[in-house]
Amino acid sequence: MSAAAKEAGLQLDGYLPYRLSVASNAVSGLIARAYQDRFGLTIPQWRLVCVLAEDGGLTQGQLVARTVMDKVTVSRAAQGLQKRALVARSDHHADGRSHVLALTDEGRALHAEIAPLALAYEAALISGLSPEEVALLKRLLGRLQAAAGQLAGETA
Amino acid sequence: MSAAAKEAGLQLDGYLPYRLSVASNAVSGLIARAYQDRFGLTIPQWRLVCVLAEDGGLTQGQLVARTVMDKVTVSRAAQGLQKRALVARSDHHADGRSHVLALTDEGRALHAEIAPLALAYEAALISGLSPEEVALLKRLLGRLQAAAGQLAGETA
DNA sequence: GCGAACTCGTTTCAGATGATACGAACTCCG
DNA sequence: CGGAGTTCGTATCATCTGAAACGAGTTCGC
Repeated sequence: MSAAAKEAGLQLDGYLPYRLSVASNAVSGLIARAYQDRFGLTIPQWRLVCVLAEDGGLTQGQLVARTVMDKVTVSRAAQGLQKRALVARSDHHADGRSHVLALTDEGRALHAEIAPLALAYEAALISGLSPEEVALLKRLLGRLQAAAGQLAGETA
Repeated sequence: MSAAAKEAGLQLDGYLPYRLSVASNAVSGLIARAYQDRFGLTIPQWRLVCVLAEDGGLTQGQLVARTVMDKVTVSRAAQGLQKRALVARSDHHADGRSHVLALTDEGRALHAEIAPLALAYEAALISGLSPEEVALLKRLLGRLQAAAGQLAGETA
């Protein structure tokens, strides 16, 4: 009774979007739990901390672009971080609507504490893969993302 | 000001869990919109249809295992499909708690209609990749998923 | 047999998500 | 100036998600 589907060439196990989703959920769930349990950070919050550690002094709009998250998500994550005094907001010098976000000393300290853990998780995940395989994987993921974006744009 | 982060070796852009999540969201979003708009199916519903087309006559517990989804998600997806008469439930011959799900003729027809679209999306996404690259990608995704599962189990 | 412990599936509830609407501030022109 | 149109960020709402509680059915041990 499964013969028909096999002829059709569509099996869920081999379907790339499915495989991608399952793998991503497994990894995200693992990481999310780790950050939540140990530092009380959500993934959006962690992303902001990470980007602000790389380049401080960004507006929320810039953070939206850098993190590929919704502006509502960024807004809420920023509020949470501000409440915990991990980021500071200062008025934008030239635009009264906008605020400039940067890590506080406390925020920087937290980032310094989490970063090794984050890298350890990544290392554990890719253990057993060669550096070439990892590089290729990242390149392929980028391609998929770009292709999806283009297709979404065409349909819209 | 970004020097410190670069020394630390942690940049969001190159962080694999981030890349994986972004790529997966882009692809899932695209697919979800397509199924929703054209057939009124959610992704969980589509997964059930797909698995039931491969192997009909499964219980929800078996579907949970095959689709890597929560039992609550499967329950709701099954209800939705039943309301639209795309799947039929019959009592399990040996277990009164359990029901056996199978596609109706209508469900099979819908599957036959969607499958080509699903394959076309996959083909569009991987256009530009060689078959070897696609095979490797799937293998690597499987490895990541397995590694994440193992790490989650260890921590629990 | 018969009660304790377990499993299947549903319901309920709290938290997260993103589309939409909105207020405030800015830009552009006439 | 001053009003139309745009952009930044927030608030609201409808939806989705999974953890936990639950009722019904089954299995096991005595």
